[in-house]
Amino acid sequence: MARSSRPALNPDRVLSAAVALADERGIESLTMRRLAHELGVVPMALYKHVAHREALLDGMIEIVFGEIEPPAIGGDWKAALRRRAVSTREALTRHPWAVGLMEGRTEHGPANLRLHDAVLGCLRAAGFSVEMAVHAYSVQDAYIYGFALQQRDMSPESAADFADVAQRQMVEYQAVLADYPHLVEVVGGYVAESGYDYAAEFLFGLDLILDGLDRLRLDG
Amino acid sequence: MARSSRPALNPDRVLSAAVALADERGIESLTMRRLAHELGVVPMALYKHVAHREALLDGMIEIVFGEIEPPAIGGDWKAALRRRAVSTREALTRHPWAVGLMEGRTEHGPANLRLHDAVLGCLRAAGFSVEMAVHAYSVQDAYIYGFALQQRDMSPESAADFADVAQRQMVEYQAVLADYPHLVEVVGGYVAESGYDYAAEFLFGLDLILDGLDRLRLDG
DNA sequence: CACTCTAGGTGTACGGCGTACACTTGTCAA
DNA sequence: TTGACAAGTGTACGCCGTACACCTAGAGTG
Repeated sequence: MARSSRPALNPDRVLSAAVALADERGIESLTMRRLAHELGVVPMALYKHVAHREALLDGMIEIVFGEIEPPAIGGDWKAALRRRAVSTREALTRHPWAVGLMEGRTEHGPANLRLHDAVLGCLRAAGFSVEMAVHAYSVQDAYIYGFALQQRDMSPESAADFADVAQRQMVEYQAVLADYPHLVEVVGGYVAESGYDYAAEFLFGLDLILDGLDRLRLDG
Repeated sequence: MARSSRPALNPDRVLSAAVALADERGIESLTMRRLAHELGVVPMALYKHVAHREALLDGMIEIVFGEIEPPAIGGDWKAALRRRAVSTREALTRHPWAVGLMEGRTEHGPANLRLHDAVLGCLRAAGFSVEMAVHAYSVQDAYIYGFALQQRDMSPESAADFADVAQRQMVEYQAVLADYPHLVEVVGGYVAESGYDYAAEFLFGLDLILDGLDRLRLDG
């Protein structure tokens, strides 16, 4: 029954088509109907391969987790965790739709569990107490996902819309700009000139956190 | 035309009803139709007071920003920013639906702008260079919103579902648990016993970051 | 070989969503 | 008294996820 010309569907093909569609068109464009259309198939055909939309998202998230490089356990913990953080930000930059979906899943796939385990193992091997490992994990992940969240929300559309938005708000801007002098100085001045390098900005906060953790490593 | 018994609709009443509904039933339950029903009105009536659903969300976000205590400029900067961070987390705990919506808006209300301006002003008054103020802002907000994101996603539903999920996954757990020894030690051991205090956990990372910034204050 | 079983693709239909558009109706200014 | 206008209504459209019944090509079995 496979339409002879088409390569035949399976869960993996559905999943990667879904990831590709979300990457290219945004998560709000990922509907079962559009995904089916993309695969040259009728919407209901998808349900032979994924239970429902939510399960589709679970699988997509697991793909993203699979792209994150787990830290080595037992070596230079700071370098390992730094690489893992950078790797996570890169994955979330490739797949911005994943931010805000990854943390909340009730289904934890093996890639997810493997990564969590490796980070905790890395921290324990570095000499962090169990209690401190929890703290360290918490602060790192909050920062990483929070940064990715900010980047997603400020990043491309806002940059594209910038001229439009700026123009539309210019009239009221002129009126109220005096109320926000520091915003003017920092955003209107510095950022407008020097720009905003996400990768560099990310490393600033990351190193601040890792250095802070290093100092506390043997206290907990 | 106001249905004589009802207090008459206006944008503020619509907005606070929307916030209340999202708080109580979750953002996915906030549909124009349900909100209208809640207000004893037909769905289309809402459109006399808000342009569309997206504008409704803009207004709701502005309410949340209004609940965040802006830092005082010129006093003890660390204490002021600490309070602001705590105040932000509290607002996002009251309104979990706001996480992930606040950063991305293209419409910036006065409460939003005022808060941003105050934080930047506080940093500048503390002696941070413009460049360092950007870094400092970035790392703080990434952490704050990231923490709120994690809290939202782990927090109440997952806690409620915990028994269910644990039970359902127990059978495969037994099989694969050996693959994740550190997860077992930290989550199965420490966390299961000592629990997880969000407020305390938040302060750990927050103070780590603020102390780190203090050290860098005059370098940039 | 004939036969059944079944995995995978189809078509139809339902209830819910946001909202465009045309309408009624209560209020008040002139 | 009138007539304009703001606020609420009713209907309808095109999306969405997905339940359910159906078809059909090919693999497995006697």
